[in-house]
Amino acid sequence: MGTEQELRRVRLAKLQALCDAGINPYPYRFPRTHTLGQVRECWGHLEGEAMSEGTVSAAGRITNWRDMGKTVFADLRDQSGHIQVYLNQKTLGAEAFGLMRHADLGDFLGVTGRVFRTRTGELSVRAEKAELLCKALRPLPDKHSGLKNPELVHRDRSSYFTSDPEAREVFVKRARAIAAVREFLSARGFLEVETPLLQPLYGGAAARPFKTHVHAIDETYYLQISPELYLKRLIAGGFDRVFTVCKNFRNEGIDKTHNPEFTMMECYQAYADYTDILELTENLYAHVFRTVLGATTVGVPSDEAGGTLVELRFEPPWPRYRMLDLVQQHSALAVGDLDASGLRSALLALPSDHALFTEMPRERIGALSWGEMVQALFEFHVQSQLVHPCFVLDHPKETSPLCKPHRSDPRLIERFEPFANGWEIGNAYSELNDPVLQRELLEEQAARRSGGDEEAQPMDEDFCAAVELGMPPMGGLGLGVDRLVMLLSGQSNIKDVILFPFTRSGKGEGRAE
RNA sequence: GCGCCCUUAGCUCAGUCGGUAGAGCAGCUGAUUCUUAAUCAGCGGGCCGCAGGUUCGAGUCCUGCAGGGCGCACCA
Repeated sequence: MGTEQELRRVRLAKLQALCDAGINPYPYRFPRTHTLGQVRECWGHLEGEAMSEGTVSAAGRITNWRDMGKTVFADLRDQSGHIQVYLNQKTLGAEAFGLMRHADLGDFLGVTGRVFRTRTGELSVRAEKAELLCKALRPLPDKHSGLKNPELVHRDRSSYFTSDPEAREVFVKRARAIAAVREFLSARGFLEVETPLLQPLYGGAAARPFKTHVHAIDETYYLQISPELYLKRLIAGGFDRVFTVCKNFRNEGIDKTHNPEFTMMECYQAYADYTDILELTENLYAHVFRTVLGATTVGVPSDEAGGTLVELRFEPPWPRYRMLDLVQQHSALAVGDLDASGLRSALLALPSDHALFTEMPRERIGALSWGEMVQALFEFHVQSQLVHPCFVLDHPKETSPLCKPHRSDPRLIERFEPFANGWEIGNAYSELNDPVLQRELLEEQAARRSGGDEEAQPMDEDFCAAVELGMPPMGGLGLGVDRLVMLLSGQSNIKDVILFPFTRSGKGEGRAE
């Protein structure tokens, strides 16, 4: 009595006993009149000996059971809350009361009765009828400590969520946040669309894809790494404002801010540039925060501050910083005034044990362009410092093949990334619509790819054809939804904002050799 | 991919110097008509992650493997 199997056997025996007594332990429905939260709302004002006039029918999972002999106090829980049920041999009748002996923690119970307060003041339903709604065979996690084993927390989500209402609350916020995103964009005339997740080519980002095989046509396909190239086809096709909330799949590292499949919001607005999109971004964030939290300020555990809570303000406008200025400030290198060889010698003049060289190996610097060095310096010196919400503008042109050149600096493109808590939370461009330059840049990518760069994008002729058809000038934005929810709910691990985060299968394939 | 740490009952965790396995919760039996992590009496429950090794003797020491956590790297 105590092994998993034995616990199961005991419950199966109770199940059989119920069946023998002519009870269906899995009835079809229970006409409840109130959720448990509503019971509390409607009758919370009761005082003393007062009792509700009519009866309520309420149901939930049994989370606690205090057996006093001829009286049992059981706690029921549903999504809206919890309430105590008073089960008494006299009120319920000896037969029905006797059947309750076959109930266990974790079973679902429906009761009908009047609402009252016990002598100790606990709001309770005094059951005149009680009906088992589902007999459970597995025990719930420990009623005090819950499920703590981090392996099971992310694998056995059913058990975990039963034991941690706060964890469930994160996903209520997530759902509200995504609804708020849709509401904000729809109100501004954006049409919600879907892109194929199975694609013959992949693009729109620099990432290794997941590969799959379509048997019907015997061809290799890829899971989407970004919806960008499909959304732009729609703009070329005459849709002026589109957005999608979709999954992206990237076959790369897994850590506290990276899950192999993650949720993205991407939108494109014709006749706009990145300055318009910048305002859209901060207003969208503010709208979501106001809708879900009722405030634009939130406390978030910060890695940079050793895990302590840092108060972040998402109220627009967020500060705008030019990337060159930030790098110059934090690295004390006048990157904007140096050309590639000047910057290269400045870097090589640093002491050879400088931490920078663990990020950017000394011997590779000779092969890097000016823009690649600037980007690397940004990631090394600046990124983690960007704790408060802000925008980083005007990246080197090497950082994207899908963005318009900067109108006043040929070394740069019209790109910005919003940052918060040291995380990149989005990416936006004045989108490239010059078909000649677009083809040139994608051919460059394809060449790097055949040169062994696994993250460079393959040539996509269909996409180039769409660009050649003509696209209006437009601004585009991608926002990481998971990171948005992390900020909104104060979570520091992406696995805690994804209902079913990626875990190893345990099959161990590919590890034999 | 590299480094460090973890894996003991269904759940949460102890386990000293290497000496043959413990608690609380849950479960079972009984008592109990107002409890709140109810209480009281009693009873069961273990491949100590897996496989080797050292030893008279391994939960404990060593090696390998698996799973997990953290950090680093990767992720423009």
